[in-house]
Amino acid sequence: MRNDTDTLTRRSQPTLKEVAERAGVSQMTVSRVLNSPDIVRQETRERVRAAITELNYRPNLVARSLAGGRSLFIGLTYNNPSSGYLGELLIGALKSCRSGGHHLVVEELSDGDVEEPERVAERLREGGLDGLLVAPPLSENAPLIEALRAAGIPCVLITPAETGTGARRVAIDEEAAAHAMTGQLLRLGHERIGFVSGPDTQLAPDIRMQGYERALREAGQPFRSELIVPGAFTYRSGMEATERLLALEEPPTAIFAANDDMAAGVIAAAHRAALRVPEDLSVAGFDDTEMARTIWPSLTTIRQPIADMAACAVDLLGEDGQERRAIVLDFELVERDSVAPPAS
Amino acid sequence: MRNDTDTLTRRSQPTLKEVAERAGVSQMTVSRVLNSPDIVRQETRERVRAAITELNYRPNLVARSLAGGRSLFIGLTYNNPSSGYLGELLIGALKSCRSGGHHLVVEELSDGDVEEPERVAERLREGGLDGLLVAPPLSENAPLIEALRAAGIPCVLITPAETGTGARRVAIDEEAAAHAMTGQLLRLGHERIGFVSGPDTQLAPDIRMQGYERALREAGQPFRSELIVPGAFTYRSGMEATERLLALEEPPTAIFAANDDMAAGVIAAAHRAALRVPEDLSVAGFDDTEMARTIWPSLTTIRQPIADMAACAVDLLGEDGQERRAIVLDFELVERDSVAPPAS
DNA sequence: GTGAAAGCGCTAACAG
DNA sequence: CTGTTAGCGCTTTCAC
Repeated sequence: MRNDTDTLTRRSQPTLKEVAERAGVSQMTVSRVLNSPDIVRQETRERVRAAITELNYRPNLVARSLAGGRSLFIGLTYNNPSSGYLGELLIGALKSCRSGGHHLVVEELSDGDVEEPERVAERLREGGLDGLLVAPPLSENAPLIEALRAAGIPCVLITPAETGTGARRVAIDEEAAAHAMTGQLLRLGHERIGFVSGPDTQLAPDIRMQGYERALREAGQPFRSELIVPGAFTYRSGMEATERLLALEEPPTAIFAANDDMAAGVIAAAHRAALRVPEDLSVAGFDDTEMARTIWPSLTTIRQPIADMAACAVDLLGEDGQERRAIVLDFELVERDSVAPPAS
Repeated sequence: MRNDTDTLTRRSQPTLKEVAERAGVSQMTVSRVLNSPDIVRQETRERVRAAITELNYRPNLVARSLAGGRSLFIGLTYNNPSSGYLGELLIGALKSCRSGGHHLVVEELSDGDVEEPERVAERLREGGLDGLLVAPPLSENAPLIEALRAAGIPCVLITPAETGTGARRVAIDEEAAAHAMTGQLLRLGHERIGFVSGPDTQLAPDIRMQGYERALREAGQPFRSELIVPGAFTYRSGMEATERLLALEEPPTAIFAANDDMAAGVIAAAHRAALRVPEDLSVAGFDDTEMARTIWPSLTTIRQPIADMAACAVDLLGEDGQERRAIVLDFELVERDSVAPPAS
């Protein structure tokens, strides 16, 4: 029932030295072929490359880190993100860490931690972290970011808003994304589009609402405040907002919720009110969480390239700090089954 | 707007040597205090410990790996898990990797890959991986597991079922979990409990159903085949199954779905049928995905300690292979708002 | 119990 | 363009 496949001892991989011997050059030459091929003569390079292939050599990242003295321990801090979001973030960060020879350390912060920025910063500094990725909504917590900078920990924030802390950041243009989604709804012929906002303790809801409002303005639509209702980024609040919206004298033909959880709540409330989605009511969300694909009908929403964002954040941490202050990636409007033209 | 906090160069941490000098001993002694404290004389040990504290020394994991020659590159393969599941898996694996000085490499397999086990196994072997964690439902794919073993890659599967490949595995007892959930429903007074199964290409649905059936049997309930309906582990299939169940002459007062996505679909269908949950219909799920906490009412379900399972799997990979073949962790029955006693 | 020497696999710094 | 010499921070092996 068991064979030697069970045991886990690092199979001795070929080393630089062996490659060098086989190619008849020094270790350094092989190292150069790997790291800066240009400065090696063509012929030598090819000979080395051949040896590498024959031996199926692959560099030992551990040794490389130690010798190069540039192995970074990068922390990923988060407080309460959805686990789906976190998963994608981890995948992206892990990929980039691997290619850069860095190590990823997950650091979950409790709600209590968030209250004491200095203590947290100190703890992280003592943990020997060389840099930190900060996921939303933690990345909007200015006192914490300030404390981290005061403690001398380089940070890259994942956040749509310039928080004024001067820390580098990566994001998508959420205003533009909300604008695009609203534009899409308008183009389909919707004239009354409800908007469900989010908690005003976060920056994202407002940014998204600005995109919504700009699209309406550009389309020459009058501003109707009764179509904008507050939400809390929760499913339940999406349901409640929808009940209010549907009770209006002239209810909307489409509802754009500032996140997917609320959009799912909108659909649930619509169904309870015996409305069909999208025939009687179109629903759009924001984030493309797993729920967007799961529920029925599946949700038209805005997708952020979360894994890519994390990878960029890791790269940014590895840079000198002078080069780039912020990276803005492209979003994607994902059209699924919850949006259609209004019933005529 | 920028300060030196931005730049990311590894701050020079104190080394073993410095600790040794400060404590007036050799490096070796310090190393021993760290790795096998017992063989160092008490007094020496304390002196070394003091020096470590004063200098805030922390061992360099990279150097340790290189010198020890036991840094493992561990792959985590998956095909189509939910990203929430994957996120938790990654967190657990990452933690355990860090303490063991291992490196985690994520390896997503495409649907095409799954068709060609040998190619995948070869690719992974060439990738220089020392071991592999296989997440469900990939872990139920016997041909793939066989190919991996044939290629000499030690595997640990995360799967509830003994697949006959002889690979080591970690899991919870899903039969017992389903039994516990059904028992809870019975205890509340439900006599007609519907069960929504899953795709018969996977092993989990059947295992869960066995727990359900055993609980009924033990409670002396007659077996009613009309209460068991097939599902596909999707939200939509949960809705459809519910429509069938509610159309029965004597509809159930509770529905136990074999996963959370379907349970969410059950709730949606109940609401469309103007039933209240849990007053008119109790609903239970399995997995405790994010959706279970998100939807309204929140879902009573079975929680697997996914992060712990991943951590165990990593530890298992690091072991000799002789010691433990399988690890079974405890599940948790999470009571939320979707279950109540039946209306009398 | 403790220490000295050697080396893990690689790259940095300097030569040639 | 290429090679030589050190040494990253730690553990291993073998002395004492």
